[in-house]
Amino acid sequence: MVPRVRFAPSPTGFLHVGGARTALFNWLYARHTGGVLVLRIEDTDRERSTETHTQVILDGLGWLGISCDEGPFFQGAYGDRHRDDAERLLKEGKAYRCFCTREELDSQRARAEAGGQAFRYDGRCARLTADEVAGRTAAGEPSTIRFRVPDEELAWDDAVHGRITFQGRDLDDFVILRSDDTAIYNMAVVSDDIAMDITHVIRGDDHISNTPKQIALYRALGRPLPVFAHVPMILGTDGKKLSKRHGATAVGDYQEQGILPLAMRNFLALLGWSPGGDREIVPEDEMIRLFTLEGIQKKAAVFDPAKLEWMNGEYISALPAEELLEPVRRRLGQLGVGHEGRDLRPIIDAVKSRSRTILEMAERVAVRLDPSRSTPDAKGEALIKKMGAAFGANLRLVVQALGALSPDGWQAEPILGTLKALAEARGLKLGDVMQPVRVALTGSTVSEPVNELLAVVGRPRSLARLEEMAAPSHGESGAA
RNA sequence: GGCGCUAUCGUCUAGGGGACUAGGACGGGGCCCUCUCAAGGCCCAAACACGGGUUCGAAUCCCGUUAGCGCUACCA
Repeated sequence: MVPRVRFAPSPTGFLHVGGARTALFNWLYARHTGGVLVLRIEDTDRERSTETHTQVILDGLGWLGISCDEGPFFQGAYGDRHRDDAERLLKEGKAYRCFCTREELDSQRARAEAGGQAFRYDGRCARLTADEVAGRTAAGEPSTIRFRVPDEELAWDDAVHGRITFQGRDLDDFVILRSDDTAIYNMAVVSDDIAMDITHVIRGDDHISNTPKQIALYRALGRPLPVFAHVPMILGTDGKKLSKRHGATAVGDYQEQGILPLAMRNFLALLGWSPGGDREIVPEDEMIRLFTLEGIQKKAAVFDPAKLEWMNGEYISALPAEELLEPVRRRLGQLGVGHEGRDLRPIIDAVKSRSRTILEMAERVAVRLDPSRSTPDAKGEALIKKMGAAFGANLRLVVQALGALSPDGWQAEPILGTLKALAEARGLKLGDVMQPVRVALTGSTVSEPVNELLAVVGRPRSLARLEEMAAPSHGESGAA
């Protein structure tokens, strides 16, 4: 039998990194085993579910390269089956009608809590006679259906945690069908997982305490249990549950920040799962080959943006410029930087190994497209100030020397030869020639080798910018 | 409060009774390379929560303690 797994998000918010990772683990498991991944949108909370959120979730999964084999199915479409299952349990005496109102329950709960006691449903409606139930129903009194939790051991061998055991007596009889005839989460999930032949339930470990209830429902419905695998939560840097306070938590945020989907997926996979050994950058086929539920960590993991950025940088460096073209173009568009008729690839090659995000890379590309848009940063200003008159003077020497190069000769190698010869002839340290050029062209004291920078920027723009920056206002008179 | 889950460097982790002087990666620090940075190379600081067992031997198995987290709804 092929494994059938599912990812079942509620469209009540954006695709959270925790949800994305749960989806990823399901996907990896399906691909590893040759199984099927079903996508089920749990939209039964009409109040909070929106179509926009559904679309965002679908987009996020697509962006990460997580492909589903079946669905999306919408849980809201299966209300009749949920109700039928609940009523079947009622008919078989495994559940009962409860006429307690929400108000009564709430006040009982409040009273219990005020007294420092745990609230337990007292099961009063479980003791109603058939006549009483018929009478109150006929009188139009609203009621829910409550599941009679059996007093027995509710245990399973969790694929990541091992044996987990609950006792039925510790659980309240819980509502499975609301007074408006819609199913409560645990009922809907079990009904759907059964109907969809789900064999492995891989989900967040905040569902561990729902599992005994669901197991009881499976038993009552006479169906075999799936394998449960509860994956740990993802925490913020402060060790608290990841939330808005931690900044970016939705996968869309990372897309915005210039993170590549492959890097995001690699990073997420290694958060709570390890292929064993010392592997960090794991290509897709390897990831699929090595993935096992047993390799999943039991402990919650802290989401470390610094490591994500490092990994993203690794992916950027390894990718050919060709594949970086699209994201960079998109970002340049956002920045309002035109690049018609320019070949971006050599520029991307020049900056990619020094960039950790697409955003960083696009900004550097923009400056190389048009150096006049650069402004000296703090270190750049410091260099200008420190060199004083020599800054402009050396730039003028450079302009003079490089001006002798023909447009055809404007290549990295001849440029380097020219600059070295200049330094030697004038008795200057190479750095005193190179650094002013670097600052003039990029505003920064950090870049690819200066000769490559000049080659990438091109002859006319380079010479124009160097002359501009050689003007007295940038040199001897100090910063403006 | 009850029930449950978890516990190795700051962070992600390797580790399944002896190969542990506890390994790798991110981040931090230093050196080399060098026109700067990145990369690369070399090096440094940094952890088995605590207490009891079991065993010839425990990071690893058991029990407690502590701490963190989750659930305890006519939410999902």
